[in-house]
Amino acid sequence: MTVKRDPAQDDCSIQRTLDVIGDRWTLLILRDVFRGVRRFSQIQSDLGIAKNLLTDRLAALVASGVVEKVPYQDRPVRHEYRLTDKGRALSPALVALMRWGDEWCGDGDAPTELVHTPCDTRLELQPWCVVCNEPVAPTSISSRPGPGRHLDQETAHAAT
Amino acid sequence: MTVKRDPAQDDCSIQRTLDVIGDRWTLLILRDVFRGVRRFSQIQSDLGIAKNLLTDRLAALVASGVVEKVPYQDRPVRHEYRLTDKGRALSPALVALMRWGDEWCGDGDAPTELVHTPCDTRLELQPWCVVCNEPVAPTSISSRPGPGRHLDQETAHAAT
DNA sequence: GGGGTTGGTTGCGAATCGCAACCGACCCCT
DNA sequence: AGGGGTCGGTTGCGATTCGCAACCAACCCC
Repeated sequence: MTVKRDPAQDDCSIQRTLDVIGDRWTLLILRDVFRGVRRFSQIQSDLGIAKNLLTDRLAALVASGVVEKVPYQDRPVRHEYRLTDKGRALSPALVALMRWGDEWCGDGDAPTELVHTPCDTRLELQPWCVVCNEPVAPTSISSRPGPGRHLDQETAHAAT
Repeated sequence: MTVKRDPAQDDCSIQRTLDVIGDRWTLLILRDVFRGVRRFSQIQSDLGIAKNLLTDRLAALVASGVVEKVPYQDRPVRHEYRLTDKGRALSPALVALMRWGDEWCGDGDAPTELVHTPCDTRLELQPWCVVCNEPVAPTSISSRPGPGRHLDQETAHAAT
């Protein structure tokens, strides 16, 4: 699962993220868990993933603290996989990926839309600057070295 | 690249998204392109990816319209890979994944932080409801079948 | 002509995947 | 007690994909 990489790349959060969830199945598994599909056999039949792979992926997710395995009944003991706080924090990323698929990969119509429950409006996801109180266009994002280490260049995030 | 899947899953935008970018290298390549690393050899040495794989991935990205190959000089003709609108639209997703890695996968300190250029503040990414004008917690997101087809259930997106 | 750079292609061994078969713990039913 | 079913796996094996190294072709400059 881990990609052999240039040591300089250890500093990239996207790299670190993909080490955890950057596998062909893992995000789909997490999508299921978000949707309430939490049991081994449910996920397996929903995704059509091979059981050995599902075993591996779930174990890796538990090991990295994204989901936890909790019993939901005794006699017989059965477990389900639940999101931890770390896992729940992936929600924005999943929403963003889903919205992108809606808009750019489908026939234009969203097969499922996300709704902000309190006001019942369809949810868009956009970077939002709380200071300026406005949406953030890719072209007005730049990056700079953060508190974590190293000599990086200041680079535009999305110049053309 | 394409996962064999239950026909019912064709309707999932996350599935469709992952068919395009859900590979171990593709998002890293796109991260580089966002950062301004756009030439074959630059990407190759930056990521340490094998050249044949990079060739494949770039061709796939061009085929799916996420990046385009444009000449940046004649004599000799050299090309670079640039984001299309479709590719630029992935920005929120990349930002979300990066922020998650910052917060949950590192030593706590972001190696690189994203900045909203106009106001020079660090960028957070959160689903934001434009109607309520407030951030959206995972627990107040639900999903419903959209205009695109099929019989889905109304399910909570992130009930614990 | 020689050497360098860019952007590839080809071939091959090694790792990973997908599928099918099997398993063991536990339940219920007769 | 025995038979059958479900859940959550494990094991083994052929097929696919990956990673690496070697080679290559076009073009530049000296």
